Amino acid sequence: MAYRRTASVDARIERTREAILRAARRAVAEHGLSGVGMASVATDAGVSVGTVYRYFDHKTALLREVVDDVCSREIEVVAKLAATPTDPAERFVAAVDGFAGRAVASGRVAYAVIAEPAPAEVEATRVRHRRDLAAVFAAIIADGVAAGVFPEQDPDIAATAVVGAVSEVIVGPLAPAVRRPADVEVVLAQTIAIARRAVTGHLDPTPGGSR
Amino acid sequence: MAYRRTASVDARIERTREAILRAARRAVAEHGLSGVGMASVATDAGVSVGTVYRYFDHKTALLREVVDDVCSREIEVVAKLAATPTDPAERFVAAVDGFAGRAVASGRVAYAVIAEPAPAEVEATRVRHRRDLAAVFAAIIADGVAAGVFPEQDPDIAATAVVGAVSEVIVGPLAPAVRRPADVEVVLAQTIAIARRAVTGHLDPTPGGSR
DNA sequence: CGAAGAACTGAAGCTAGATTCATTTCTTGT
DNA sequence: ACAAGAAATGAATCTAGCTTCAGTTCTTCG
Repeated sequence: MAYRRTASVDARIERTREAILRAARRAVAEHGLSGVGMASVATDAGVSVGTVYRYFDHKTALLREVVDDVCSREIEVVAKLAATPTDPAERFVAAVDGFAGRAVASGRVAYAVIAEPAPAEVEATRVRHRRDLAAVFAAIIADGVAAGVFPEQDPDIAATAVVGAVSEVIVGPLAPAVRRPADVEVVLAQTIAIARRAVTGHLDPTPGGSR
Repeated sequence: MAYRRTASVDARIERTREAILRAARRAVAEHGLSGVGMASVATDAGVSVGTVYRYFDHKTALLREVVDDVCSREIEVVAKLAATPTDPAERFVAAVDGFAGRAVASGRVAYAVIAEPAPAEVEATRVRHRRDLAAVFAAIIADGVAAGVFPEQDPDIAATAVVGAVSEVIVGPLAPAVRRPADVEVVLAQTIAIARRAVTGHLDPTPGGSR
């Protein structure tokens, strides 16, 4: 016995693992899930292909972890916003704002992990997270309906529609326009206004009665 | 000179071309754009691989034509629905209903041509069509806003959101549920209701004033 | 320093699937 | 029936990208 893994090696290994994940996230951000190549991830992370395989069994395992990381973080943030003890309409707006704002800021990543189809195994993870995200919205909507401040509606369907609407606006055909920083605010404001009208039935930002 | 292409050959060639396109559409419907294989398309169309290449330069060219066909037809139908000379709210509902209803009925094709990422060249076609579709909605919305019957809003953004919301509901995580025929009506009705509230600001199907 | 055990390397192997093309089969006009 | 021109065939080729693994380098400890 002349070798035992020591703290400094552990640290390096951890750093390498992070570097690989960071490179993979960057690749996803730039080319989408399907545009990630093991070779370029390796180069980008400053290691060899073989090393990537030492840390992740398959390409799929790597992608799964990227999706898992990004989604968990996003959903957690949105869920936190949705948990504030104000009335449903405000919570809903806060959640939409959080989701949309972060999606814009994150560039293509958000799209890739929320919307882009992927190999079966990754897809499963992705769908699970997407459902979780929609569930956050659905919970708020259900509250609002129960409290009688939102019009009668199916919370799951409404939540799904909201997720779709926001994703489309952020990553869809308008995306290039959204990149112009000056327009970001406008697009976000419009998107929130639309979602609010759809779900709360209120025309104005300030809730209270019916309109 | 002992051979000149005759009408019967022309007809056969046309039939073969159609058979290939039909096979490709079927493949897209079953496995998505990325699941289309030249070999299986050939087999399915009852010709050899080489023949497929006689009719289409690349796989990409084949896919482009499939996307083109399907999208044009869909958009045309929706545009027609949107052109009826009734008031904006009714036209909007008709258009959403048409789009969503046909998307549900078409199964996976709709998803593939509306949402699925694809090689650059195909992507360009797909994005163009998606923009066209959104434009149909945007025109109605602009009319409604101009007439003062819809709340103030950016028609392009609103239209994009509507397309996203509908696509997500139809092809997203809820899709499996949508397949149960009993639920289709419910999902469609809910989707339309949400879109109506979002765009028209009216809670009720019957327009007139503000609510 | 030397041996033992890990970790790293990157060229080679493998695979799936698109694409080609020499050969064969069909069509037509004499 | 035959020659000429098209069209169809499908096995062979090519290619991109994941995956492996024999050899090399690094770490640790006696």
